[in-house]
Amino acid sequence: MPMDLALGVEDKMRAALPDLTRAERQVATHILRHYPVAALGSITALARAAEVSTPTVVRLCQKLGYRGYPDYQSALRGEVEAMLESPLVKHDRWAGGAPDTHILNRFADAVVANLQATFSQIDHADFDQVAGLLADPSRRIFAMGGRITHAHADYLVSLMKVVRPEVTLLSDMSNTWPPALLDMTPGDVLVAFDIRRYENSVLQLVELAVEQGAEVVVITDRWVSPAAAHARHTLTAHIEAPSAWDSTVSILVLVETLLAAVQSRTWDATQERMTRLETLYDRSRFFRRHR
Amino acid sequence: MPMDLALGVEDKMRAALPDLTRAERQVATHILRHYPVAALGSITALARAAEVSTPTVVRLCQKLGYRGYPDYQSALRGEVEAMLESPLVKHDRWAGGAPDTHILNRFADAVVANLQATFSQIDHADFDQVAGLLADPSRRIFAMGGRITHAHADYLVSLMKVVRPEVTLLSDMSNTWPPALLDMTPGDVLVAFDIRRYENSVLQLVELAVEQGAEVVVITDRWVSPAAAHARHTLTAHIEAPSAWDSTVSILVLVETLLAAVQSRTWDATQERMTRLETLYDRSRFFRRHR
DNA sequence: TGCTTTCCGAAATGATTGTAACAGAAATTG
DNA sequence: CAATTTCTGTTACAATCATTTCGGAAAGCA
Repeated sequence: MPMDLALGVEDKMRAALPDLTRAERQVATHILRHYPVAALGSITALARAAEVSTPTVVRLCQKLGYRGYPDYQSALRGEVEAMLESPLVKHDRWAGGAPDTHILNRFADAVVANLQATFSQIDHADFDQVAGLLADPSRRIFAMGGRITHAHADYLVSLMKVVRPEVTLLSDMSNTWPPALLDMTPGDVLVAFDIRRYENSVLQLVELAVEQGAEVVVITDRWVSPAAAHARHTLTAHIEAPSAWDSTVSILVLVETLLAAVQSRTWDATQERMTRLETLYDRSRFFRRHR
Repeated sequence: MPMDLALGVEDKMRAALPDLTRAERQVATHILRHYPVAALGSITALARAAEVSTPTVVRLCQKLGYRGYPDYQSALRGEVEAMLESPLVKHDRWAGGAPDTHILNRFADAVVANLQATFSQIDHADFDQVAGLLADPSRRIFAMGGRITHAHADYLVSLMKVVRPEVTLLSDMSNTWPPALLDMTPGDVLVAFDIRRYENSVLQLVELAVEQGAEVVVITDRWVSPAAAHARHTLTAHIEAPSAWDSTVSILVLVETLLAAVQSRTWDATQERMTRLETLYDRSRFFRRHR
């Protein structure tokens, strides 16, 4: 009994590829190259696009084990449905049987939805401006987060420090603020993370920073932190999750994308800096070489 | 001049929904409910599934601004192509025109690919066991990360502390270890984050913890940290990114999913704990109420 | 080279599709 | 309640589609 029935259409085609004739393979590779949209239309269109005759397409379908082109096509539509339904976790469809109930899959779905919502909403120009601010060596960078987002501020700072100097993490202990604020001059940049429930400490620091003439970038959720009122730029992220808390994944993605953008803008300076850092780390014997 | 031409098919349908007749709306909602696969087949199949006549479908298509069903369908196929090509960034197709070259989109694509790879590879049973360990109130939890992953360990600890007691972050300053190790008894759990380049300090701590009889969970990248050799459980994540560094997004997703799993396992105890924490925060006036 | 086998597309055919025209039903209006 | 408009399905028909048939081209073999 052939196992093919359980396989996806794509795999089946790939597997059959060696046993096909020249024209048939021409069709198959064309479909695979534009999978699966190429085979969603009529057989005529597909044949013309693949530069073969329609009977060839029919023969291919039958060779793959389908009754004809419509049969093949409906199998393909089923595949499309599966691909579209959940971008991730396509593998668990057969393993679990039940509609994805495992927390891993539910969470993954939520995360992807958040990313989708977040990224379709971000204004590219705005993002670029923020990246420009952070890449400007004449500005000092400060970052702070709330109870939950403190880790993200930490992450931003520790990686940004590799790219450029003058990056400071402001802890949420407010006694560390005054000295930092003392150094803050007009043009400096404060990146403030604040998601619900919005914290007074963040708002206060933002207000103080604005008074010092700093450019404030607020990264918040879609209900928008009150601190955003004072901010020059606001980046909003979607954070819904099937749990008691929110998911800050899209915030991390924003941070990493900002880092990548800054790094690419300052590549010359960064590169030299990074290699220097590497040798320092090597010499301090903290790292083990990856074989 | 109607802006409809630039809109996606789905949006267009939703927008037109109020202006449709009963039978037309029946078709439209059916399509939207099973979007877009329902309308990828023949008009006859669609009409039967939506329980209307075929001319109704035709009239709907024309009302939406298409010349007929085939025209509508080909527009739909274009949409499918876009959806499949990149799960995110559906919005930039018309804004940019050029093939998505903006760092936001490239990064988003990479992240989704990482999530896909990570989640299709995780063993659910293994994951559940880790969640079980972390949810066990009789075990103490310790966490540590490397230079980059320190923020993730921090995040795990600060949120886990809400759910349960006895959670400790081990900083990467090794002078904080001995007192922690002193408390570590057989059965306790150490969660160690270690991605390339793998750090000696993590490896050392893991070895020490194993000697104390602790259960070690290593969260690493797909090249697998040497520390994993000593671990009871290993969760691997994909971290490739279009930048000079890696993207730790999938690691954060793992962390958050673990948190969600633990929280749902200990919901009774957690809930009481969380409400207590809320009142404490309220009383300390650190937060501003979200209106 | 001749013979066979395999492969491929033009042509023919039946089936299905998508659409226009029409007519009855339903809703709306005066 | 009749008149009118709007909506919807049945019917009919042209267009397209998918498939089978068949002849010739290409490749393999003696």
